[in-house]
Amino acid sequence: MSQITVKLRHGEELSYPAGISCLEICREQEHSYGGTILAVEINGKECDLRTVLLADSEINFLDFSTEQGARIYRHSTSHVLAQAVKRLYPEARLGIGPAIENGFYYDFEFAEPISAADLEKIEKEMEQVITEKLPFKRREISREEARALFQQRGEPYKCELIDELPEDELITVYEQGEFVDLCAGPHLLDTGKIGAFKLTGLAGAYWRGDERNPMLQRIYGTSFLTSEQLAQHLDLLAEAQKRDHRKLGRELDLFSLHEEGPGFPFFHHNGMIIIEELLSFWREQHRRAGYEEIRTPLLLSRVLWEQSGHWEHFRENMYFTQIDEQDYAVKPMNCPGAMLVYRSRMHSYRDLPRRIAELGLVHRHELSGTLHGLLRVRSFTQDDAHLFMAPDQIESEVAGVIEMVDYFYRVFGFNYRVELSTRPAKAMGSLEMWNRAEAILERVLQEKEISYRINEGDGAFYGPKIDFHLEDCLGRSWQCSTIQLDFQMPEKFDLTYIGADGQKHRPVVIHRVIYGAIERFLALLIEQYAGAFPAWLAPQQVVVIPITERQHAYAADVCTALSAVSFRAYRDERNEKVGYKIREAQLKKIPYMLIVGAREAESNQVAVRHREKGDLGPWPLDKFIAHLQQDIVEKK
RNA sequence: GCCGACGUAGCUCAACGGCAGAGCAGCUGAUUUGUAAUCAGCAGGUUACCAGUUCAAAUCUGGUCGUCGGCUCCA
Repeated sequence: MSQITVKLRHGEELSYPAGISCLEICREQEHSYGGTILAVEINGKECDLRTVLLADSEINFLDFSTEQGARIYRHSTSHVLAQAVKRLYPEARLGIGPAIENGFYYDFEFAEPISAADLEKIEKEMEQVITEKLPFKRREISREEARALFQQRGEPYKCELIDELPEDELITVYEQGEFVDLCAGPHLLDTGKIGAFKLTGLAGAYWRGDERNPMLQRIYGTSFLTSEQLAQHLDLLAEAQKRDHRKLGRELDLFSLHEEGPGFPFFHHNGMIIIEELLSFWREQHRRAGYEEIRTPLLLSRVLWEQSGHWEHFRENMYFTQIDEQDYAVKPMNCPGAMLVYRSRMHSYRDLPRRIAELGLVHRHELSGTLHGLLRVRSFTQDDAHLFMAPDQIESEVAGVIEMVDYFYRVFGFNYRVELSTRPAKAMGSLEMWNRAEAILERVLQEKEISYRINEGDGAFYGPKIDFHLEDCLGRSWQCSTIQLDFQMPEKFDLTYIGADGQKHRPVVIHRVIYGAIERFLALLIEQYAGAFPAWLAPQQVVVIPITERQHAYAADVCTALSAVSFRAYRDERNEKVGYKIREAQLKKIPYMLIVGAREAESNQVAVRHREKGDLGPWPLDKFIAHLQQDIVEKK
């Protein structure tokens, strides 16, 4: 038998007889892998460990610490789930069962819908499957054979998948005991390799993500090598939930939501302070960047919305009313208002670009099932702006906005992800225009060396956009900033400017938001800081805590001095022990506590305690004022 | 909108066909306190809402509304 050369990841080259399996190589090399290998990558392709090598190959063993290894491990767990479900509910039909970030799911169609209580029973059966140590057996079969197999097993969804596989696609099935699944693999050696798992949720999911298709039941789960790792993961999730903006919003008295207005948030004084600080920072930056600010009405005539195209393309999301028997709409976007402002006078090419900003409150009828705290609401304030420019100014204006977004997000310490959203099904305007606009956005992203992912068909109806996404405490992604290129509105509103040639020309518009929606941004900010806002945003920056009644007068003086320099300070004169007041201030996440007793009152000092750094000792009041001012300036 | 779950005092939760309860918060009083909870007392409820079953419903059934986790959709 001929020899082949197998190159391992770390460069080592070994000689083996052709036909050796990766599993054999792995066992031979066990000392360096310690028996934790789950699968293997052969010449860059993920494969089962049982795969045999017939020619020279480069191989890379995968364990759970690699992203691929974990994904394969969890994908195999999803097959165990499907097997357990089929044992308990033979009439259940299989959908798909991939690994996802931190876990896996499998979709089923049950004859009778199951409920969350049934998951326990399914978990028990999964444990049984794991105990049986059933080998995952890969089999390549023909399309006809595959079709016959799944038809005979009563799996219409699998048949649909087979029918849609490309002509030349190799079809493989994986078998474990009595269970067979259409699957490209790879998988673990056997079901016994799964150490610890948990089913974490049950939800509806449309077959193939299309709401016209039947809704299947999706079972979510996760798995790890050991039960300790699993427990740690679940702890982490529980920990993350403590940062949930809905919980902190109530605890810190920032906002509330009421049945009387689902999706219409109520902001309390504390929440308003944060919002006002965000807006004043925003206004400062925008003035610096050459923006003007306007405000346009909430209600505008139906005629306007017909002109803008919203009537045709956005009607299901709009609220309507009547005034003097005429139809009016509550604005779902600010753009038409800005168009009217631009059109209210003549423009020279010298005026361009004109950057018109508006903190506009918009209302949209979102589906009831999508509402989510402040992250998905029905009325929100966009920190909007419409940039009117000559065509040759597009790239520099888009670049300028990208830089602004990056600056803002860095101030708050956000990591963001960029997407380029392209032409949707319900688009306005010609294909050429769309291609041109998409190409421009793509070019700017490439020039700025920003990594992005294409989000096919997700553009606005009037143009493609660059979207910036942030993550909430549970890792769910939310679109915040967006930059949209629009050749349509200037056309619809017949916008013009006079060029150097004395002729009328058509300007181009960029719609953009930085925070996105103030409500959503605030929610993400609450979670980002876990409610412990930096001093510049904190609703209360300082609490003065007198130790006994005898220091009340001094505490009042201190408080007055702090208010005089515009700090948000209050004093806690309740008849309680110091420990009690400190504990409460800690829970309210107030940055600084100033404890004043007899010693401080005598020496005109304050004992400074920081919410994270603890007791900082006695300071002269002036030193504290300078220190907090510095925190505020640096936005720490 | 769709699938599943949930809705009890301001908050966190108990009672699961037989008188609706606890802790924290609130109020009153005592205590004058030195870096994460002083003690005692008082008050607080149409058990989301509307029907129904029952001698009796927070509890069982149906509907409505809302919330949560997803799907779809979007800032």
